[in-house]
Order: sequence, then C-alpha cells, then structure tokens
Amino acid sequence: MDLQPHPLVRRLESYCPLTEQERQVLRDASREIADFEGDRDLVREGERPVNSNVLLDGMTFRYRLTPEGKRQILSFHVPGDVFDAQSFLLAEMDHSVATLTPCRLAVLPHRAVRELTETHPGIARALWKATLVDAAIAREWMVSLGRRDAQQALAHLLCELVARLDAVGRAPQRSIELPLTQTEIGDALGLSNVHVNRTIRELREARLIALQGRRLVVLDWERLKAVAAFNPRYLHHDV
Amino acid sequence: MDLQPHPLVRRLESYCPLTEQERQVLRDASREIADFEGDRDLVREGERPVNSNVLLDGMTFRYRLTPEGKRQILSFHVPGDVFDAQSFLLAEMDHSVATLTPCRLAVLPHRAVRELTETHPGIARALWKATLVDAAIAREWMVSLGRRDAQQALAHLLCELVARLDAVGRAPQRSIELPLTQTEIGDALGLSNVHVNRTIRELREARLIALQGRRLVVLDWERLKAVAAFNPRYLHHDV
DNA sequence: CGGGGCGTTGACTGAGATCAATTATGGTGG
DNA sequence: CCACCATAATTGATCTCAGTCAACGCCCCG
Repeated sequence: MDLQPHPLVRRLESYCPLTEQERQVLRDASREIADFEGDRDLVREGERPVNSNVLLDGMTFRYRLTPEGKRQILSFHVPGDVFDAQSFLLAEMDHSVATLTPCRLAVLPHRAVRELTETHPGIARALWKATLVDAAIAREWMVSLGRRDAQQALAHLLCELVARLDAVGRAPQRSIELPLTQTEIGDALGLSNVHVNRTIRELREARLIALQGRRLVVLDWERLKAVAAFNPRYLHHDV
Repeated sequence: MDLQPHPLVRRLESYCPLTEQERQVLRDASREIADFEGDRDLVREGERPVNSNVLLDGMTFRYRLTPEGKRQILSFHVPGDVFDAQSFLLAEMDHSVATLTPCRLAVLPHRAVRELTETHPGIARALWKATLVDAAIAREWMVSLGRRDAQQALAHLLCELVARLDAVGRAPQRSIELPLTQTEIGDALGLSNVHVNRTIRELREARLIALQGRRLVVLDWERLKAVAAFNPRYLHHDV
C-alpha cells in the first residue's frame, strides 16, 4: 500500500480492480515525466502524437477553433485524467490540447500502451472506461450548451469542477483553485466574456459562491446544485 | 468474403483489422436480433442494461431531459453503430436512447462482450475505437452548440449525416432518408422548432438542399460544406 | 371527414452579443 | 518599495439572433 499511490494507478483502480502485477507495469510504463509552463499548446489539431499523457499536476483543456476565430473549449482536465488516450487509437488529432497552468505530465508512449493493453485486459478495460467517462462528461456539457441558460450552465460547470477535484482530494471545504479567465469560461459555455462576468456577479450576489482571483469557494453547495440541477451520476465516480 | 458482411464485423474491421477467428466469434456473439417500432425508448436514464446493441437497420438517438422538460439530443445513430457500448463498462445509464424509425438491432450481452474483449485484444481495441469516434462526434456537436450560428450548425449536421450514411452505403447521390422532425433537429442543435424551420428555408432558398418529407437531397455539396466549415476529419473514416 | 401531429408564417420579446470605456490586478524592472 | 505595463475584470449602452406565442394549413390515418 503506497501512501501516495501513482495517480494513474489510483485513477484506473477506481474504475476496475487491478492486480499487483498490473499496478507495477503501469508504474513502469509511465516513469517518464515532463513539465510544461502554463498557457501553452501540448498538441495541435491535425498532428499525430506518439504519446498519450496522464496529468499529474496542473490543469489542461481541449479546444477547437472555428474559421471565424471563435474558440470552443471541449473539456477541462484535472490531475489523474488521461486526457488524450484517444490519440493511441485515433491517429490524427481532431482538436488541440493546451495547459491552463504549469503542468506535470506522465508520458505513456503509444507503443507501451499497446503492449500494456494487449497483455493485460484489465488495464485495457480501465483505460477504455476512462475514455467513456470522458465522453459522458462531454455529453453533459452538450446539455449546458444547448438547453441551459447562462446561470444554470455556469453553476453546472462549477459543480462539476468541484466534484471532480474533490474526487482527487483537491476541493477541501468545497473550495478549489480555478485558474480560468472569464473568457475561457465563456469559451467553454458558449458565452461571451461580458456575459460570464454578469452571470458570476449574479451567483455572487445570491451568495452561492465567492470567486476572487483563482480561488473559488462554494458558499451554498445545496443551492448551487439546485440552480444547476447538478446530478453527478454522469461522472460515474461511485462504482 | 461475404457479399453482405455482418454490419458489426464490417464496422469494427474498418477500425482495426480482425482475424477470421475474431470475425467468427463476433458473428456468433451477435446472433440475437431484436426489432422495435419507431419513436420508442430503448433504454432510459438511470437503468442498468445487461446488453449492448448494434444498430442493423433504422435510426436511433440519445437524449437527456432537463427538469424544465427541455430535451437535448446528444447523438444520432446509423446502421453499423454500436450506440451503447458504454453500458458494458458504465453500469448506470446517464442518458436515454430511443428509436426514430422502426429499428433492427443485434443484441450483444455484456457477458459476451466481456468474454470477447478478454480473449481477443483486437476486438477490444476495435470496440474501444468505436466509442472514441463516438466521443469525437460529440465534441464536434459541442462546437455547433457553442460557436456556430443556426445556419452553420444545421448545415454541419446535414453534412455529418450524409457523410456517415455514405460510409455505410446509404447516401446515393448525396441523398438520404432523414426521419427527423424539425423539433428533433432543434433539440439536437439547441434551437426552437420555429427557428429550424426558418433556417431550413434559408438553405432551401440558397439552393443548397432539397428537403421534403423524410428525404434530404444535397443540391450543392461543396457550398453546403463551405457554409458548415465541414471537415470530416473528426469522423475518422479513412484509416 | 375529422383530428392530431407536423410544417409554415407573422408579430413581438428577450437573453445574450457586441462595442466601448474604465478599473483592478499581478508580474517586472529599476 | 514603487512605477509601469499587460492582462483581466467590470460596467453601461445598444443591437441582434433566436425564442415565444399564436394562428393557420397540410397531410396522413383511422
């Protein structure tokens, strides 16, 4: 029993039980660590990466740009997330990935992933499941983009980030680091930065949240969840 | 060489080469066929299905309902799609699935999927890849919902459906069966049925499409793609 | 032939975008 | 420690795309 288990092992184990041998080969395969500064592309649309990555520390996001220069943010990633497992099977990137903050990654060469998954069906299943949860999160965002108003959508995003960070021990007292500009929040929710500002003010004035600088404190979790109609089922946290 | 290969085998083979043995066990595992009428729920949010399904004929869609009774359609499915592989690994449904038209399904009991994927890493990889393409399609829809206007979003949806149906031989002359009401199109794109009606008229008057009843004919594929800024990369059709 | 679902159109409304300043804030160099 | 700069947050005024409401027509099916 590690006191601080490998984040990848911890995450995959939360999806499927692993044998001690599987844990060990996972640790071996992800020994290579890489550090990146904040606000920097890690992969770009159209590229063909040769590694997948596990986020160990920091925050990243996926995005697409339209020809008119608009940006849609497709997901945010927190420590423990395997944010580009898909590049192992889908050769060409259909979106870009960038850091929000300085980040530490564990590098998983596709070659190693192939070997791991062919030899250990349990690892394959756990990685597959990780990508399915990722897809479930994307579907939930579609509901925000299509059918929730600005206040509901913002509340929902905040609930989700608190829940996901809490699952990796980074939301003490429902307070989290939120290294997002209002423009980035807008690009995630399909809103303008101006409207995000006004919507944050609404939530603040309703005493649901406190948000200053990069720190979010949820003041009234129950009411925030109610505004968002937040049901964490889609995060598939409890097995 | 089958003249009319099993749709599941054909689909998975387009993702990863399979051995003759793998093809055979896939055929064996999906012998059970089920038929359903149109406009009927196949699975509901919160349920724990014991089968996955391959769509053989007809069209289905995923959706979520908000507490206010609004509906967001999350995806459409065409023959060959494994539209709920996720239920194999994520016990509880986070959305519902319904038929648009009368449908024929091949039933894949989770038990069989587990055995297949544990014994045949190639099948596991192909099924995994199918769910990754599904996620890529969801991400592309997020761009429509968040950052495309009604005309761009509608054109993009039509391009996607034509491209996906064409890949399974069901879009001769860029003409397809489109068994969607304008309300359903709106629920997919985050628009009202009224606005969908007006947007269809725009595309019709611009002589980009002809749409009567359930038949869509693309009159000017190049211009329709241009309006949508449609780049089929995200469908990952060519290997 | 009558009714319900769907498509179509018009009139009005509204949530959120855009434009344009102005005011924090945080990092930097002196 | 402080002036300086760029970036981000905030606010007000105006505009617009798309929603809502309401009516009517069409068509299929019983």
